Amino acid sequence: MTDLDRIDRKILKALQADGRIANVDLAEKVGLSPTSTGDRVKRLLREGFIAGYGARLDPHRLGLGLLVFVEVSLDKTTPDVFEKFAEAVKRAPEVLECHMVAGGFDYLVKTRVADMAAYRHFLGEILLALPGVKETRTYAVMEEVKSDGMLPV
Amino acid sequence: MTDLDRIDRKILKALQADGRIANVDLAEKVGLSPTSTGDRVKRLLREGFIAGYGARLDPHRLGLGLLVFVEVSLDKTTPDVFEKFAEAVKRAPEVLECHMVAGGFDYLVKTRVADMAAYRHFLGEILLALPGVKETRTYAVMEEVKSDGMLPV
DNA sequence: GCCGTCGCCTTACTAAATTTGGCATTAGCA
DNA sequence: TGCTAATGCCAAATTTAGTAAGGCGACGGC
Repeated sequence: MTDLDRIDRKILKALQADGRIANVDLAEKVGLSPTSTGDRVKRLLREGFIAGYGARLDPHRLGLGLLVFVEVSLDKTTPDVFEKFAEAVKRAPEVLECHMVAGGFDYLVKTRVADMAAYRHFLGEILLALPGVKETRTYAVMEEVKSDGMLPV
Repeated sequence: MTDLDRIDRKILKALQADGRIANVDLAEKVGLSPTSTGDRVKRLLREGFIAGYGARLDPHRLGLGLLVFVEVSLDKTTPDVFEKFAEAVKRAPEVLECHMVAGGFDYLVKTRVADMAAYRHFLGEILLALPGVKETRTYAVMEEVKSDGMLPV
């Protein structure tokens, strides 16, 4: 129920790289009949290994040329700051990811915006406007060395 | 050639959320005929707005329960450190993302591993073994507040 | 030794994507 | 004005892919 064989892994790898690969092509790639391959894909979905499918959009093509990471520290004297912050962040479309971390600060935020002007606006009007935000440190990305986010299957 | 109308954005949004939606369903959702919708999707692909499709795998289901960010500082006295580091990072399957940033350190690395033991191994045997790595700061993620990475279309 | 389950296969059927052709609108131009 | 080309859309027909049904062989429990 939880362990995958060699073919399952090949399927996951292929689907992660190309979520729209035709079942017959996938079947040939993994060395199984289309029916069996389809059954396995359905099983991998049902058992939660595959959470869904999505189109990969090109941020630069969409005018989102600037990738920025922000370290956020919260004022922990006020109650509910964490919940409030988390809720606000979920609503902000500029925020692609937000993680609560253990270490020198509280949240690591990944955001994509058009340019520095847009980031300035986001930082000043949205992030710093949130109650409880004590301190932020901004790291603009100069080069995306690796950004596919492919899981090792 | 570069600007999208309301329907294009609806298509991108829908495909980003569900890359395998049937063309007829997508057509109904955006209010166009299946043929026109298909034409638009093909155009969005051709013009690079859609970079590709992929299955979203569940890292926890795959035994990758620990998400870690690492800030890496390089020893800039040696030449080629940046290139060498970038190449090595591209080869490491544990590394999901790696960005060169402007600020207090050089690279921000996002990695997923099974647990702390696996991270220790990755840090000691792989990251710190790379030539030119001067200093690292590790931030283990305690809670993934937002991690879909959906672009605002 | 028998029966149930599992994984896989082939065949047949159904549903989807793609292609073709046609219509209306718009823009450029003599 | 009248002609042409380009664009965006649609419906119908064709092709292609997904899905369901049924059968075969291997394995394990009883």
